[in-house]
Amino acid sequence: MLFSKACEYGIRAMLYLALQNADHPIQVKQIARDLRIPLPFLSKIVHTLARNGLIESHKGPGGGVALAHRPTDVTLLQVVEVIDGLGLFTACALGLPNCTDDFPCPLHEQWGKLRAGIHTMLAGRTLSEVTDQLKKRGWILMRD
Amino acid sequence: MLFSKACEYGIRAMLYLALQNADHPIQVKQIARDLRIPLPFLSKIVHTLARNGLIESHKGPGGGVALAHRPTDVTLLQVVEVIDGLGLFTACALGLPNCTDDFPCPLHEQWGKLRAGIHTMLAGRTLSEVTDQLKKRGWILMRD
DNA sequence: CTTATTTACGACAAAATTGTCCTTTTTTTA
DNA sequence: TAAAAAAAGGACAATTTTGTCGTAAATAAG
Repeated sequence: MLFSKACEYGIRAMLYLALQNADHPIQVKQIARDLRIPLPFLSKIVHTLARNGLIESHKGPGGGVALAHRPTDVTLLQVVEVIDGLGLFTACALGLPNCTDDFPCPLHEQWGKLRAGIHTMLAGRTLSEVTDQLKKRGWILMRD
Repeated sequence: MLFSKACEYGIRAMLYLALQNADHPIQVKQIARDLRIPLPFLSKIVHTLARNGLIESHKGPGGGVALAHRPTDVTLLQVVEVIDGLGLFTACALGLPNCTDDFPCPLHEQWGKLRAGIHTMLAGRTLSEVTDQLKKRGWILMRD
């Protein structure tokens, strides 16, 4: 699996919020229900995103969560970085800790290129670019 | 992480055997020692590779394991397939079970291309191609 | 100010992965 | 035939990831 479950859920929740384009907070409960994600698990993930400045949360009646920035200003990479970290883009494909450009493992060069492609895909796509594309074509965020 | 630990270990063990180019079986104990992999864990992985026809094992004194085919005939993809399966190349990046070409998730198209790149990297490299490259340049299989 | 609502947060449970230990089976060699 | 060597395989422990539950804290509304 490319991303952890937590990361998959986090990306989907961020895209959900970007699609809502609401001027009021959305309840985590609603996101969890619509995306079929276990509420307590999603709560933790959302909290992580909030601690790292990608989400604003508001307690109390009428509260909920909202994107902390405009969807045009947030890339998928930022979401991945907060939840899974950047290990995917720095670690050796074979798990060799001393694999470097000068002393490369068997897959170093090829994997480096592909890894860069993934990085570009994530860093070059803002939430709004993704949701624009979603609205034009058939789209899925929810399962089943 | 791109591959599971078991898969990383499996690839390294296969490359180790290809590098040895021995006409007699190599003990799993020796591989585990040289590659700094826990012996019982590697034993299981090697056993899986044996059950799937990538490795031949011989019990008893003078026994051990050996590649079941010439290194020119085995690709990295075959090793990955046996241990991690092909989920990486079929599963949706966001874990959506109903994501298809006709009804794609937000990352479907881009991830499809990158995924194909990874597939090509693994399917197009035989063990001998990798070890040839290893011998020409500085190489690592062992950690620390 | 009280109450209801909603996130924050910590403790805990289940499952998967990774790692360890020990016994059994097979096979070679003495 | 006996003994030793080596993989096979099962039981178990540790760790990480994923998922669950309950309580505390904050805030809006009446």
